Amino acid sequence: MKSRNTLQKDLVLSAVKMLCHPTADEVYTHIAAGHPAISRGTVYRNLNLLVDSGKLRKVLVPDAADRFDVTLERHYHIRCRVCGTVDDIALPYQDDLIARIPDTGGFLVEGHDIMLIGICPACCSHSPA
Amino acid sequence: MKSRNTLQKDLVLSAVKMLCHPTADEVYTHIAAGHPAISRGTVYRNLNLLVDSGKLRKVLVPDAADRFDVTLERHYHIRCRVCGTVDDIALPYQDDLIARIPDTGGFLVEGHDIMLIGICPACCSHSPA
DNA sequence: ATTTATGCAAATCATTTGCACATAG
DNA sequence: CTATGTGCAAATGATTTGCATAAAT
Repeated sequence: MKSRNTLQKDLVLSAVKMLCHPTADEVYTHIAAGHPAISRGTVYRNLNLLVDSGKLRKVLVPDAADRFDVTLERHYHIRCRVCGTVDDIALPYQDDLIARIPDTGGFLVEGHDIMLIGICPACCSHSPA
Repeated sequence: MKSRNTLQKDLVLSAVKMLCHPTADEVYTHIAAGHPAISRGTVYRNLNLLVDSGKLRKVLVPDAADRFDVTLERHYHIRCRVCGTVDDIALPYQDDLIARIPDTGGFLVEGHDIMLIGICPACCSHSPA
């Protein structure tokens, strides 16, 4: 099952690059503005293909739509609890986190993810504390 | 809007206590075995009411059904990537995590969650490495 | 008696999938 | 040519919600 180069795949990849952590629907809306014939199914399929081929990363957001990230190095994200925006956060990768677990309860621990929560700059200024 | 004591609410709370990090559907199935008339809607509503009143915690599992936890203290979870089970993990709470962020990018950082991933004891023994 | 809760079914939201047609290789 | 990709619509899975009825206070 070799992958082909299609216009739609290019559009999806460049939309993610342009939009910064967009949801699949945001990617779809962005592309559909210029290519009204594209379908949501194609956007979802290409997003998954690009993740599988290592050109994108999927950011799993609890209780919200998944987002997509062009940054491939391992890093963490922060989510604005007001508007839902997701952004990269400069927390250094916690290499020793698993070593800090005194008792894994029989689990084989393989990895971790950290999701920070807060308020983004835009929402901070809208409603100053 | 004061909350009432109902049989269904009691059943939901004790099911979560008994099942350890169940999904809403697991709670429903467990209760329905003894009370076939209960509805999923009621289970969901009571789970949310119990979370709002501080008697349960909701564990947001990325790309999977939410789970419910009777442990109220802040702590982290680990998810088995084979069977999907979620359990508490003894990683000490990382109080200084936010302080380790050199640049928040303008975000007001309020909190964090860590989700560990691995293989649970049962799945470890089913397919030994 | 009044107001919240229940059961049911329909609705919602994000995502996936089956299928006939289009197209990249 | 021939397998992979596309558009469309229907299907899926988790969760919520509108509504008439039931039950707690």
